[in-house]
Amino acid sequence: MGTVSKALSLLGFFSRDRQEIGLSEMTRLTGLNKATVFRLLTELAENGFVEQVGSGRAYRLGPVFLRLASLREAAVPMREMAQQVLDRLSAATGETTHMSILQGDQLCTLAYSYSVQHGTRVTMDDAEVITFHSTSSGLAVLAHSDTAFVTQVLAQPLERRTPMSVTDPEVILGQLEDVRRSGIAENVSGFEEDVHSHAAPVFDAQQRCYGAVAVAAPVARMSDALRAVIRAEVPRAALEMTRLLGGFPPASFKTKFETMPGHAPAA
Amino acid sequence: MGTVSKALSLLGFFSRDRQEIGLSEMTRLTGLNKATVFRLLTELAENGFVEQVGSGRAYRLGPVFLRLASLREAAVPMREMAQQVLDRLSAATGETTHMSILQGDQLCTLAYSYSVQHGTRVTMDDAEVITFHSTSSGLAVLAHSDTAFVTQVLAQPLERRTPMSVTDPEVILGQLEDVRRSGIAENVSGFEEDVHSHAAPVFDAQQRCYGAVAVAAPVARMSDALRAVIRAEVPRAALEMTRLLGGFPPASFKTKFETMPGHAPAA
DNA sequence: AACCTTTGGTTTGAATAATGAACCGCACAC
DNA sequence: GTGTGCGGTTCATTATTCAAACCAAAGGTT
Repeated sequence: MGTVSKALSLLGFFSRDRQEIGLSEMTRLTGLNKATVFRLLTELAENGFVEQVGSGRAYRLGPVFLRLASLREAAVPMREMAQQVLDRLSAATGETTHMSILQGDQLCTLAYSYSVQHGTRVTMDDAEVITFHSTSSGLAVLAHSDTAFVTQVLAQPLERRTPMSVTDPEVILGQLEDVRRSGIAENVSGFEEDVHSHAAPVFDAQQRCYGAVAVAAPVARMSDALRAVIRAEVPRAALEMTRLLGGFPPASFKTKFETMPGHAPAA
Repeated sequence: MGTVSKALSLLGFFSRDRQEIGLSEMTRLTGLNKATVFRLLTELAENGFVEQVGSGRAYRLGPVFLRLASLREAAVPMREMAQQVLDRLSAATGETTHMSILQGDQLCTLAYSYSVQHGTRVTMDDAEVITFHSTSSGLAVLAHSDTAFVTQVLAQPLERRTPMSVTDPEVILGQLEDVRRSGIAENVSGFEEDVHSHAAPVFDAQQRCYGAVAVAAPVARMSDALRAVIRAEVPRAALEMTRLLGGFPPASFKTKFETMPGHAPAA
């Protein structure tokens, strides 16, 4: 791994729960040398990628990201497009919808949309990193990724987020088969309690799966009728997203689902 | 300059007008070796900081910035706070308002707000880099920066954006004196034609000036009455911004303006 | 007050990575 | 077919990283 990758990996440790990180903590997290981490952080700070919080010594993300995110969105209005699709999907299903995309070997939330139809809803965090093994989005992506990536993900320790989380790699591999067969991933309370979610994959121009569109409903509200609506709408939205972002599904996926009327998969 | 700084400086060349940059172009822009630039870009790409556009070989900013900008905004809701202040300032003045902040040695637009009061208005670009010498915001920041930075900025070639642009360093130094005396920077048609702008400085917790709040009106609409309103409101908004973002003005600035009723400066 | 631990930051030669000039294959223009 | 510019690659030289110390300061405990 090169110097730049090391420096950039530092940034990956910031999260919603870890907005400020000290030098020592960072050395522990990265496993790099303290002197190196210090130099990297100093260099990042010189360029505005991190900054030291007022009084103390801890580092946090710098202001350049506001500018660079603006420019990224100007070049590729991914988030804006995702928002439109999700808003429609939320309206159609009456539930919370979200889209997640692969960033390196992490899956994070790109955008989400709430429905005003019900008083209760599943709530989302912006830019949250979600697990592969215990979310419908994660399973949807894994099911359409190459086996090398799948084995790499499943080889790592799989967090038991809730009592309902499935953490046995063998069982998960079986689930992926189902996902490929139906075109839809489903998960109940694996990531957050009382959340029943469905997801469908989104592909890029090289026909690689790099994200998923999902609908998340409270378990209590999941009925046969709602489930039917979601299973009809999620693949439609995912395909629309794929098209909007300039990608298209691989032949294997396309022939199975896309040629059907309304793109609805067999239940 | 270290490896990381070189890599990060590459990102600085992307802009609204330059969303995609090829390898050769990048080597020319940076002055670095082509092999080095290639390696840096490859490493940036591995981490999602740049990506290669579908068919060709040109690079553009990657998707990680959406995530990191979200996290930055979660840690320091600068943009959100700025938006609130600007919305009020636009309502009070009936004109377009914006805030710009220093990023390294560049001044870029952080946020802006339009007023619905008039059919015509000055329009803004998101994340635009603006010049120091031909904008009121730039002059406001320079006027409250240390002389080393001012001489560095004025030593570089000063672009003549419009026929009205002032590009003589001596004249600009004189303008800065006026800005310090009045607490407000003013510029007519220096950056864009037919735009009359006023700006006031924003300070951080170390009492360093790192940005400015500005009101930009069409030249044709600038009356004595409007000018009086703007010169009353801009410093007020700038001070509010300073406070909101956890900073405070240096003693020299504070004693001159802040102790006055309504924080309005002497005309 | 004395002691211990942890923090951010700095210094050292041996190991490891980055650098720069030349080079390759390719497309396109003439 | 020859010249030019492109993205990408090679390899000896050169700069950076590593590990293991160290320092000063802050906070906690006794």
